[in-house]
Amino acid sequence: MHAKLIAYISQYANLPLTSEEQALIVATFQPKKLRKKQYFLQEGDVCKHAGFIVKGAMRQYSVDEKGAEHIVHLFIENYWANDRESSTMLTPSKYNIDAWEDTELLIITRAEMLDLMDKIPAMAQMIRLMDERNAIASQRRLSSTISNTAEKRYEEFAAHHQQFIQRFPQHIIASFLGITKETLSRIRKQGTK
Amino acid sequence: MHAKLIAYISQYANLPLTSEEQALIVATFQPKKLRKKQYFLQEGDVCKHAGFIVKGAMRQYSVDEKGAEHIVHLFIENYWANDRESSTMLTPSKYNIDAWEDTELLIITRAEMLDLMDKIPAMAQMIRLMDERNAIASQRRLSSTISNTAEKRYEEFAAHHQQFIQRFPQHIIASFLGITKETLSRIRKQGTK
DNA sequence: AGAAACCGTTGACAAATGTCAACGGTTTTT
DNA sequence: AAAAACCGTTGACATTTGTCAACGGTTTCT
Repeated sequence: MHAKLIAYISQYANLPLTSEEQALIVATFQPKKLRKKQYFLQEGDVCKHAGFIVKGAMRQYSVDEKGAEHIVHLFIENYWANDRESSTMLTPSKYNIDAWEDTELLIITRAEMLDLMDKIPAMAQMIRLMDERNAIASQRRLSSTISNTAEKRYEEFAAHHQQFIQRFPQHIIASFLGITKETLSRIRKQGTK
Repeated sequence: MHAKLIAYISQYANLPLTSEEQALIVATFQPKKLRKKQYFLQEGDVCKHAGFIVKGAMRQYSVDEKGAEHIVHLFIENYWANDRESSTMLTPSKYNIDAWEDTELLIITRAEMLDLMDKIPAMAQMIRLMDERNAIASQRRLSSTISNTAEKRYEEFAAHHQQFIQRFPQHIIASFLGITKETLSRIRKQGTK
């Protein structure tokens, strides 16, 4: 179960992991299974764990006064599920994270992660790289959101995230893009003409 | 001129800087002055420097096919101006960054920054913290953009960023929020009733 | 001092997107 | 096997936001 994580770290750190380091990683990350619809994090709770997704699909969303869900992140294999604001500030989360498919995770607390980053150079490097990529991806998404029409946003997203399109239903994708499912349905219809 | 940067690093790293470290910082960061409207980065160029703003105000924006500007970031004192995607991937930037007021910067290349992070623990720590904060801020902005109406976005922004409201004209704020200046004008009028 | 550029506002209208209700076809649950 | 929940689509209509043109009051440039 930890093999996928080890491979992930080695790949992104571009550094080999010693067998001691690997043992430490295996000892620290705890396996966790979630059935579809189970919560990984609930609004109001402090986010105690980050989770590396070995298998499955999850979503992160807020719920507004009217009960409508607004999806802020989608996760599949090799993604990290986490509410960073809550876990670093130790404040109650504004978001829910739940499993969209049955999901297998490897979870770790913030303190454990800091410890591992200290002891394992490859881990620190991998995290730095993830932060970098994450910052770039956020920037792109933000830029697309404020600059483009719903149609262009969808096309851009579909072009680069085929995986998500296949595994999440349209109303989830629509919410992720900040539009309603009806609007997305009409955009797609028109796009295929 | 470097004093403000030294103070900034000490504050966010929560570690004192030795005088050798301070000397290294002073030797590495180059002062640069920009007159209002001068470019710090132009679309198509690779972003070679990150700039710490000692004094002044800047904006980062893309220009679409119709010539319309879309403002993705606003910067004032104690902010870092940089196109991360371009500077880390070494790709041509999709953005312009220019001075909105006469501005004084301390600039540094990516290679120099990596070197400083290696040699000065406080620098590495400060950067980590900035990444963290940046990630949280991006998340909030994104969440607000996809969940809220233009009116709520403006109110939220105005409540937390009084400084920007005061120093940038309304059409810049509007673009930053992803709406037109006319819409913002109407929102404000209605909001004061 | 005069000209030009910039800025915010307003009106009339157009376009994009949301809301609500309904439907038929799945898939899931019981 | 029946019932319930889920999913995507469509139509009619409402709301939000954008577009274009114009204006008067700055500020900036020369």
